[in-house]
Amino acid sequence: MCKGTSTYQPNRIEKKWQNKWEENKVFEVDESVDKPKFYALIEFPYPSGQGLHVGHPRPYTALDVVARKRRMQGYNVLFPMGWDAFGLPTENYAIKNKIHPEKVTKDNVAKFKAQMQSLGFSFDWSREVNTTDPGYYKWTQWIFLKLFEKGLAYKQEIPINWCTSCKVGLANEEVVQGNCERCGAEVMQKVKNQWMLKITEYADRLIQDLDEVDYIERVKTQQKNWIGKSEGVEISFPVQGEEEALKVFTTRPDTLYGATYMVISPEHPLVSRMKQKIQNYNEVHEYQHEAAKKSDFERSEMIKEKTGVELKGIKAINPVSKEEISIWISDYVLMSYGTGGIMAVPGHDARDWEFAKKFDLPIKEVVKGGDIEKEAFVDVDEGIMVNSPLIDGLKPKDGIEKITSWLEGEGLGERKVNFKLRDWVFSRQRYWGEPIPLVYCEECGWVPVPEDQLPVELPKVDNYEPTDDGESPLATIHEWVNTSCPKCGKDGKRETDTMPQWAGSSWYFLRYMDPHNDKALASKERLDYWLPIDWYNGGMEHTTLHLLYSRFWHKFLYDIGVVPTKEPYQKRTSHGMILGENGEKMSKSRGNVVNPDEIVEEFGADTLRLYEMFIGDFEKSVPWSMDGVKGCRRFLDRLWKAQDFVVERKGFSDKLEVSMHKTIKKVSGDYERLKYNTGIAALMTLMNEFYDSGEVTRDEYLTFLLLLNPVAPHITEELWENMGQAVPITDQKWPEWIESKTVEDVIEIAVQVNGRVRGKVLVSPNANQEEVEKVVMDNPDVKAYTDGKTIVKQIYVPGRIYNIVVK
RNA sequence: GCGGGUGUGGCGGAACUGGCAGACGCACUAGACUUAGGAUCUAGCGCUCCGGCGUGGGGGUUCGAAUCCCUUCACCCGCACCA
Repeated sequence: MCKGTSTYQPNRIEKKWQNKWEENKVFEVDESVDKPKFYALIEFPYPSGQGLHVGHPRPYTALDVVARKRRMQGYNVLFPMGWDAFGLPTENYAIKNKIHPEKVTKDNVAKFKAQMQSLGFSFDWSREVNTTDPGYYKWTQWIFLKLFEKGLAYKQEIPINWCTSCKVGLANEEVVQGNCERCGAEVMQKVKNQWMLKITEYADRLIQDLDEVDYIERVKTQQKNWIGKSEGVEISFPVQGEEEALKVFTTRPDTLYGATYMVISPEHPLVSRMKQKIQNYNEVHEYQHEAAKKSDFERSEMIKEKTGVELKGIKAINPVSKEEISIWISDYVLMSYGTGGIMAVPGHDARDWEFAKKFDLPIKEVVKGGDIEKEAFVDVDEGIMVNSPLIDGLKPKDGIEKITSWLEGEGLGERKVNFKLRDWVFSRQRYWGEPIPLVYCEECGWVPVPEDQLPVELPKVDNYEPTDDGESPLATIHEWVNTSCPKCGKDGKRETDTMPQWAGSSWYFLRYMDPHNDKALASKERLDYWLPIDWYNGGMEHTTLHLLYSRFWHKFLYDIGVVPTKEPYQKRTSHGMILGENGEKMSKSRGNVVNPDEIVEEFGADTLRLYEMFIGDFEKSVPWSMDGVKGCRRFLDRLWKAQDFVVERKGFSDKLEVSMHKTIKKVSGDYERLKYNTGIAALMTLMNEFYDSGEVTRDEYLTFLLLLNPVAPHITEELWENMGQAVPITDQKWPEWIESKTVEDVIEIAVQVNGRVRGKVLVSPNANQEEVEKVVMDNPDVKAYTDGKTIVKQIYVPGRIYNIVVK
């Protein structure tokens, strides 16, 4: 053992241990061992050109800590990493710099991987996956074909953002305030026939099965609200001179008598159907045109003034009051929700009220309880029905029930469940995505490419710019597009749209289980062994899209017998963002990005890992601080130096015994509860005690190394070796604590008089109230406040506080 | 607008189930060591008129509130083709 001569130099030891782990395949997983399994997963990154920033390692380190700890606790741990590499930025970069996206991806992945390896994560790199690898996307395409076979993929006319000047379809992100991000020209909504996936068919189950999984609460609520299940009634309003009634969905049928006009969305088919009868058709058409420029998001923003146009010349009939009411179009009603039309009840709906005020439409009170002159009265739990002959005098809740039954009886309405969730638009008119493996044949329609011909590989081309008419770049490659129908052998054309990036990330966790399998996306044995994922951590921003999409695919795979579980993830947690030092989101444009390489270079990977775990509440966003990094390095320096005062004695010393057991307990729990910051704080406190004590026993020091190892694996391995122990430390057992030894013999209790702390007393933790009272009443500090007063009440909370109420 | 979340010292944060607010770290101040210090060590560190006051603001429940209730303000994230 060399003592007192060395200083801590991370760059000398980190590479050494990383190499050892790799040579000895320390983190490679073997399914055949007889241990309980633990599958820890973090979201695989999109390998962007900028490389990692310090935000990436936060969740990676967190689950690395858990994975390393679980290995020491005897679990067979799978902790994999891969690349979500299809996507827009790579494609745009490729176009701009004339480098093939495949090459761009390869370079970016290499960069990301080198950076990750320098941080010492315990990933099983032998299971690395890449969504752009044909061996991988073969199975993405295979899943799509299964969805297609089961009727869950269909084509529909859906608007895309269309830049009139660049003549390309734009992603929402590329549209800035209605204009094209690149050229500034106006963006229009252009309708295209696109592939859709019926996620709505799974809406109910996606809500229901949340009960069976252990997700943090905010993820569950956000998913439920995104799916947005609401039960209501679809009511038919007869339109004069029209056979077909106008259907609307409402959750408030009780207010039906108060429906004084109707509003339909600008795209509603009624408009063109009744073109002849609409007297002001030009005005209406103009409005439709303006509305087509806006996205649903812009349209539902309420800050703006309500706009709309009346369809003059046509009227609807309120089915209960029989009143003739006007019909309007307005962009605050969306075609994508419900029936694309609403009955407007200005007295009891805030948006309708605003609209009615603006256009001077009648406002009728049907629920008494508010002042509808001032604002809409929307409360369902208060009030009483009025001006509604069928349900007068009822509470709104009962009114809903009664009128719904009545409407059903009359054939005017039908109970209906509506979801906010919309089907998934699955087509992209882009190059850098998985080709959709379908062929269109004049005779046979859309025909799947046979399974043995998968993958349908992306053709290697020089030009991957979109075409002028909005078709995918693949459409120009005639030798690829033109093929024969797999069914009848006649001429056929391939689908040229590609899949969205979400496709590859919807099932990647399955591939990690069996990444090299060419017979199936993963073998049944492996799927049975590893599913469900025990712990999945990712960003809150993925809660409503990626997390929902992947649950949907998983449920589908369950239905067709491919996977053994209904849900992919048993547990889901979420980390907060790391912000720049100025407290703003880290971004290239803000110039506040911190590159982990610099931190590793200057302070070492262990310091970076430690800092990221110590920086603050794991679930909240937090600004980066260079000073904080220094503090963590200081702690590791102190740990290094502490080896000099290790004494050759077995077991824990009397002085430190309670602290040791307490810390083992605290750290063991905190690593599992996302409380990395307090776990590390406990280790810092213990280190301070080591220094105060001036000596530590060998067992105390070794235990400390074990506890810190998941967070700072390199330095602890090195010190472990310095102590003459067999390496790697990863083969060691996680320390255990003895509950009875976590408590001191004598504890300090605060004594309050009338709720204010006036003194402190020392008592045994097991003392009862009478025993404590004796000590308390003898205490001079307390006496000063109780003498001459009447004691009204005394409360003792064992081990916490003693409160005396005096008068 | 809709949905979700967050507010505690100069800063990041801690506080079990309603029980001593500010653990731990940073910054800062003073001292020691030193040719030197962005190193290390020691001590101090919410505010204060020294009575008290303090967890975004106001009100309430309670012996006792950062924690529960009502109300209000501010900020952050997502909104379906960014990933």
